[in-house]
Amino acid sequence: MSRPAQRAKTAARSGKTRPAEVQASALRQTRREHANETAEDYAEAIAELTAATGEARATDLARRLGVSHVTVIRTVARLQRNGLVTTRPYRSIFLTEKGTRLAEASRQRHELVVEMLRALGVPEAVAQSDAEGIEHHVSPETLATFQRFLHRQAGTPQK
Amino acid sequence: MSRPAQRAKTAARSGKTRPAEVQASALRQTRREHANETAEDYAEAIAELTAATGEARATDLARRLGVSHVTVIRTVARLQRNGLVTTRPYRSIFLTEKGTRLAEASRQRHELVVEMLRALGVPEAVAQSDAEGIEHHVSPETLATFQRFLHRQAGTPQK
DNA sequence: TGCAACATGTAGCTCAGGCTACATCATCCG
DNA sequence: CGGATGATGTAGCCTGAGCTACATGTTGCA
Ligand SMILES: [Mn+2]
Ligand SMILES: [Mn+2]
Ligand SMILES: [Mn+2]
Ligand SMILES: [Mn+2]
Repeated sequence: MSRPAQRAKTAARSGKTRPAEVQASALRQTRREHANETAEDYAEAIAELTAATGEARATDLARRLGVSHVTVIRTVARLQRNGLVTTRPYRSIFLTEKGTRLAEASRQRHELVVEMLRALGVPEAVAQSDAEGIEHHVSPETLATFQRFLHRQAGTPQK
Repeated sequence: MSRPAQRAKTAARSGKTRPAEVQASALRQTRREHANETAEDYAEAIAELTAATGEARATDLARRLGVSHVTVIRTVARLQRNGLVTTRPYRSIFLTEKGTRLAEASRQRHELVVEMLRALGVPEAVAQSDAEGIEHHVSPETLATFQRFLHRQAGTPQK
């Protein structure tokens, strides 16, 4: 239990351990993604509700997102501050231009992740559930890779 | 802008929109996974540091996790409350039995996710970064599917 | 041996995202 | 046409996770 102090830094680079900096920046990236996650899920849900029923109301969002209506109202207020939605007291919620773009991108990414999981053999229900978390951590490069993979699959006459 | 009230519920089930309940439970699952995420990443990092340098100190963890040492100290205190680590003031941090099991499971899952991404053609660096977020949202079923896929790949004499 | 340098700890703040309990608003329908 | 009912909003609470600034411990080495 002696104290190696900065000796440790030197010892660390002998193994096959990832460099601290590499891991740190991956974790920072993950935290950034989490910060956008709520906005992405709300935008997607608002777009779906609007398409399906003509409008998105706080109560419907609460049911669909699995949170209380209070949480929805507070979160929607933040999304409005950030320019993603507009809403007036006692009225429904609408996506702005920016919000619509976010919703569309999120929907596409969501679907692609689900398709990818299914293509690998993950059962439908599990794919739906896992995708809801995974989608927010798929970089554009990985997304492009998924797309290539799926196209190749589709084009290849599989036995 | 009339008010359909519960009329909406009926209208919703006409489209191909996911049922609200299904999406709600997927999102609840994702939130549960986020609640374990910090513990998993810390356990993994503590195990790595211990293996590489013989001990895990708060400062090293802070560097590796990309947060301040204060955050590490507070989080480690919580992990101790939850029985994952032991630590004494001004001393290094050790995993308990339970913590060791969590670290090992997390490590395996992390590696499998990276391998899966690489197998699909995602560049190494991107795979490392994306995996850091994705790993926490991969269910046991999906993990098993990944494993089968990778074994099949390895066993198949690819051209 | 003593102290400078580094590690660890504490105080106190911010923000996101949950919640319950209660208050107010809007509207459908009897 | 006036409630009852359901939707929306407010007050006030909690926890996790981050931070800076400052205080205190530890120890290697001059
Ligand atoms: Mn999601
Ligand atoms: Mn989604
Ligand atoms: Mn996540
Ligand atoms: Mn991770």
